[in-house]
Amino acid sequence: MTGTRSTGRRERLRIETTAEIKRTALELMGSGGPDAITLRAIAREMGMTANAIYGYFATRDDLVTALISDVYTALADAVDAAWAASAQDAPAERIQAWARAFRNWALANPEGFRLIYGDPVPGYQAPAGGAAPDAARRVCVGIAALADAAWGGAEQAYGDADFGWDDFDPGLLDKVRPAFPALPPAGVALALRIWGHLHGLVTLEVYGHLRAQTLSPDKLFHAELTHLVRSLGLAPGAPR
Amino acid sequence: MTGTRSTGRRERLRIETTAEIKRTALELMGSGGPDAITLRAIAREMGMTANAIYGYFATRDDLVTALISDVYTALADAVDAAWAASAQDAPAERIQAWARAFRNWALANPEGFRLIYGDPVPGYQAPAGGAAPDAARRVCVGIAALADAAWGGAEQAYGDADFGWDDFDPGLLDKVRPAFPALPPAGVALALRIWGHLHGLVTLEVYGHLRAQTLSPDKLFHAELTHLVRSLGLAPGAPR
DNA sequence: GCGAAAACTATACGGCGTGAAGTTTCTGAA
DNA sequence: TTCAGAAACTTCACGCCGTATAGTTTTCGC
Repeated sequence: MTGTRSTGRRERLRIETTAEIKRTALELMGSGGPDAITLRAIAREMGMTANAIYGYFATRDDLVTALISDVYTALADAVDAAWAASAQDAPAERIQAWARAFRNWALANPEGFRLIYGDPVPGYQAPAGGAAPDAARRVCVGIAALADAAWGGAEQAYGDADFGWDDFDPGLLDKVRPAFPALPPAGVALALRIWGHLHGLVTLEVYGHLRAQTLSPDKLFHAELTHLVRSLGLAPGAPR
Repeated sequence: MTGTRSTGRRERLRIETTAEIKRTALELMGSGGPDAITLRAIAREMGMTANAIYGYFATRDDLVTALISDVYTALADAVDAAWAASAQDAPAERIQAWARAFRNWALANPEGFRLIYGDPVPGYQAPAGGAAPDAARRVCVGIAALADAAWGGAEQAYGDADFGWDDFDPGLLDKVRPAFPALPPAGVALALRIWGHLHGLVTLEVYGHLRAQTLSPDKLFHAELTHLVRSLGLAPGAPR
């Protein structure tokens, strides 16, 4: 009768307000870009004083950090879901599904994409640890899954460079090696190379640099994706 | 005795001051990131009032636009020079030289790179025309030269996608088609694909996303570059 | 019912871009 | 040589921002 018992009313309100602050910040970002995330604007929107937000986030950067974590997690969820939803025995289609999910998410959430991968907000400096690096790592592990799925056919084209385990961040390897024991260092390198490859096309498109040159970035991306899959020794799956 | 006659003393001072403002802005950016570009800081550094800058740039965005033009032109100069300095009859080495110049410039001028390709400064929105798009186009034309040089061997791997001239911006084609008459639409697409490909790796590295995962982004880049050259049907040249 | 803690407001400071108005300095012609 | 006018620059002002400090209200646990 008195609502949830496990968490007090106060705590519940606190959680709700925290969520509302973040939601409002994301709305502002969506309509006015990353610079629209100002404590005062958020407070105005919520009918409170700017300083009240300090009860929830110690500083504006902390809020931005929380937003990045949330947004990055959403991206990781999206690509992981696309990967999980694709047929396990069709590596080419899985990779294409992953890449399309990455690009589609970026195009659907351009402000979020800039928040994650660009200069998010004036003067913001990412903290060392936290949830955002975790999400980044999740994305990397996701790409490692791509590399692992394709390694059989890709080894010939990508296995010649002499990578060693000490070329990579231990924190990444802690996640990758147990998950993909058969993947050698060059395979991890392949994962990062794929990431960079796709990232570049998507970044240019999201930031508008590509749109100034071509009218069909979509075609460009899919051509390059098909090429990548072939390059990995796989037969490209059906488009779309 | 009275100095240059073609331009008055006043005009000369004006040009010098304009240059000093831009130089100071670039210094501030170099030491404090793109957000350090504030009219007040520049003025402080130069011993004037912030409003005095309004005599030279109508608004802060105009100053940023001018900086982007300058920096973008410097990048275009750097890659063009590397291209011109490499042997004309060794397309693989030319491409590698171009790509290395691109990456090296980005790593040497990370702040400039973010200024060009990132969210440069809070709220800044690029104007439609001007020198910056020209420099961007110059870079694109430079990559088109790569594609043109490699098209003979690359056509097999990159020529299947059905691109037409109407997939591209007319302004780009105005520059590219006269310079490379033999290059078909798919070749122009290849240029943009190469651009995106390299851009991604460099962007991740400059923004620190890659460094969180690998300790040798250099190795990664060169492995990918070698792969790219091979993929273009060329034999990679000597490293470094 | 009450004391403490949590949530929130009020006020203030320095920094930002920028507009309006005033002041100094230079220039070119009478 | 003088002097109007333009150019360069300063001063003052406004409203924005993040945020520190202090004070006020609301709510919870006993």
